[in-house]
Amino acid sequence: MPGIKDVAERAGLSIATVSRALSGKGNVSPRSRERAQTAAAELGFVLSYHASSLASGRNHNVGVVVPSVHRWFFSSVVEGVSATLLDAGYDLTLYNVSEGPDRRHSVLNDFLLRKRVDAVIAVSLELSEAEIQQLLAIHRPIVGIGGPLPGASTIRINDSGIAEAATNHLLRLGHTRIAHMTGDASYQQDFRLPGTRQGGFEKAMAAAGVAVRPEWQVSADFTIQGAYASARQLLGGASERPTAVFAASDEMAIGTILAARDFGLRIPYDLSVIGIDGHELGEVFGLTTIDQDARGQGALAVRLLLAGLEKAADGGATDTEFPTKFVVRSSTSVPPADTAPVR
Amino acid sequence: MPGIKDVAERAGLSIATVSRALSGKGNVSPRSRERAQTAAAELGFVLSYHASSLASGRNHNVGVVVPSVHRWFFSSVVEGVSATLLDAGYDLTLYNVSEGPDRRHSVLNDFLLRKRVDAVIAVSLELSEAEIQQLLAIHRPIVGIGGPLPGASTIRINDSGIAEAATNHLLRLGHTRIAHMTGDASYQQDFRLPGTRQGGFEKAMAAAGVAVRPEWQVSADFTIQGAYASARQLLGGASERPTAVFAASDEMAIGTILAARDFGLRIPYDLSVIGIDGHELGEVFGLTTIDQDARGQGALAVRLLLAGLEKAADGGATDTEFPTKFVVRSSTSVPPADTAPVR
DNA sequence: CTCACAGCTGCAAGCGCTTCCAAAGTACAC
DNA sequence: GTGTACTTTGGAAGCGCTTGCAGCTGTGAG
Repeated sequence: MPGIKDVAERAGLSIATVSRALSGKGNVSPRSRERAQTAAAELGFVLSYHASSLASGRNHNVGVVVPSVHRWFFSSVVEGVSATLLDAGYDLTLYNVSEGPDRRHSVLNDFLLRKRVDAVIAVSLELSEAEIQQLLAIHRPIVGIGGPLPGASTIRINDSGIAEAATNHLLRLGHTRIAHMTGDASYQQDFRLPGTRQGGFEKAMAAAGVAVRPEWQVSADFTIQGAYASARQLLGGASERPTAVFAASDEMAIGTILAARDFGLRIPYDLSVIGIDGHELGEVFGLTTIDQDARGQGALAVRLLLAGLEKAADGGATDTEFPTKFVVRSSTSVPPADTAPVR
Repeated sequence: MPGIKDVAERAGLSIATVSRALSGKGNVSPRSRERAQTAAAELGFVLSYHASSLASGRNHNVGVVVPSVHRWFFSSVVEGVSATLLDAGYDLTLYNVSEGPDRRHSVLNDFLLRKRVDAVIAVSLELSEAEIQQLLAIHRPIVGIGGPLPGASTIRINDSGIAEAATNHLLRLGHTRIAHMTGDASYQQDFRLPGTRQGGFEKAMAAAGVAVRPEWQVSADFTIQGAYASARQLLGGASERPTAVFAASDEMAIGTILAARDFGLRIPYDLSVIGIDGHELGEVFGLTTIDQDARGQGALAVRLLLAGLEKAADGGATDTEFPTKFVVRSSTSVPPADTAPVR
C-alpha cells in the first residue's frame, strides 16, 4: 500500500506539501498541487482515514442514532442525511438501536463516546436525563430530529399545530363525529410524539365545541398493520361509528382505510380519513395528509451540523421548526347526509 | 480528555499494560486488569478509535452499501446487519447509494477504499466489472447479499427455485391463467434479480405445459404504488383476466391486491395472489408468500465476515444459499368455477 | 539449590498522517 | 537596489494508541 511518502517522492515534493495539496488546506502552488495529485492518482493512493483523523483531530464522520431504520420516517430521514453527508465528504455511522435501552446504552458508551464521530444526529429518541448529559458531555454538535433533546439543537415540526390543522380540516367539512388514532409505542420506548399530536387534536375539538368521545380515541403502534387492527375495533364495534378519523401518521391512516374497506365503508363517503407524514403510499389511497418532508429534515440536520462544525461555533442550541404542507386528496369530504348510518 | 497515559498513572501501571488490559489482548494479571479498568472507569476514559486503528491496522468497522435504506428488503437486511455488528463491537458505516452510478462511484473511491472499513457488505448492487475489481483490490472480506458479486462471497436465496415453487402452488390449485409481475427498476440501476424469478416462473409454466401469455407478463418497480398502477392495467384491461398473479415481491403483490379490490375482485375467490418476501404487511392482506428472512440474511452476512476477519482466512469465495419458507395464507385458492368472469 | 520455562511487565519504536515553525522564494513599491 | 509583506515549502514534532522485544518474577522439576 502506497503511503504519502511514496507520493511525495514520486512528485518530488515534501510530505508536508503533498498533505496540503491533497487535503486542500493551506497554500500550495497550482503546480505542486497538480503534481501531487497526479502522483497520487498514479499510485492509486488515498489518504488514510485513521491517520488523518488522529493527526487532525477531525473525523469526517457523523453518528446517526435511530430507533429503527425499518420505519418510514426514520429511513426517510436517514436517506436525507446520507445524501447530504456524502456530498459533504462525510461518513455516516449508523446506530440502529431498535433493541431497546440496553442497546442504546452500549451505543452511547462504547461507540459514540469513543470519539469516533464529529457530531451526532439523534432521531426521535427518548433519552434519559443521564443519557442526554452523556451526549452533551462529549462536546460535539448534536441535533435532534423529531424528539425533544434538551440542551441540543433540534428540528421538529409543529406537531400540535398540524394536528389542529388536520382536525380543523375535518371540522370544517362538517364532521363532528371524529375519532383520533394516536401513536403508541410502548413496546418500543424509543418513540416520541404521540402526546403533542393528540394535544392538537383535543385543542381543535375543544375550540370547535365538539366533544371528544373516549371510545373514539384509539391508539396503535404507528404501523399499517397495528392501525389496521385498532381500526377494526373502532369501526366494527357495536357502538356508533365516527364519520372521520384523524390518524397521527399516514401509515396508521392507511391501516384505517384498509379496515374501513373490510367493513364495506366507502372512503370518503362513509368515512373520511386524514393522516400526517407524506408517505409515498398516500397517493395510492388518495390519502389527505400533512406532508412533513422527512428527507428534507434529515438534510437540514446535516446542514446545521456542518455549519456548526466549520465555525467551531458552539452557537448555542437552536430550535428549528420545519415547515409542513397540507395535501388534500380524496380521502376526506363532507360527512354522510344526516341519514348517516348509525347502528 | 483523559488519555491512556492518565489511566496508566492512576493505576500505577505502564501504558502498555493498560492497553493490553483494556483491549483484552495479551497476558495481563487479573490484578492489573482490574486496576486498569477501575482507573479507566474513574476517569471516564475510552480508547481512541482512530489511534487504536492506526496503531493496530484494524478498524472494527464494516461498510454496508445499499441501494436505498428506504426499501423493505434493504432496511430489513440493514437491521440484521446492524444488530449483529453492534453485538460484535463493530461499527457500521452506511453507504446509501440511491442516487445512481455517480454516487456509487464516489463511495467506492473516496470512502471504501480509504481503508476505513475492515470489510464490506454489498446488498443487491449491480456493479460494473471495474467496480468489482476495485472492491476486490482492497483485499478485505466482502460479502454480497442478493446480488451476484463474482469473486466475493455471496448470500442469496434460490430465486429461480422459489419462483417455481410459487408458480407451482398456483398451478396445483388449478390455475392456468396466471400472470406474473416481474420487478423492473430501470429508473434505478442498482437493483437486481428480476431475471431469475421470472425464469423460475417460466420454467414452472413450461413444465406444466401451460402457456405464458405475454399480455399477462407485466412489470413494476418493486413498490406497492408501482405495482398498483401496473395491476390496474393488467386487471382493468379489455382483455381476458388472469385468475392468479404471481408477484416477484410482497409489496408488488399488495399493490396488485389493492388494484384488484378497486375492480371489485375478491381475493382469493376471483383472483389469487402470491408474493415473495415475508413482508410484515403480508398478514394484513392474508398474503400467501415465500418468506426470505431478510434480517437473517443480514445477520448471516456479518457472521461470515467476522469469521473471515478473525481467521484472516482468505477462505475463498463461498456462495451460501439462504433457506426460505413457504407461508400459505388466504390470498390463494382454487380458481373461480368454470363460469369464471371473462369479459 | 539451581535451571528452564512461562507469565507479566515496561520500554520504545512505530502506525501514516497534519500542522507549527522557520526558511526560502516572489512580488511590488519606493 | 532595498525593504516589506506575502506566498510557498520542508523539517520535525506530535496525534494516542499497539506491540515486538527484552527483562523480571515466580514456579516446578531435576
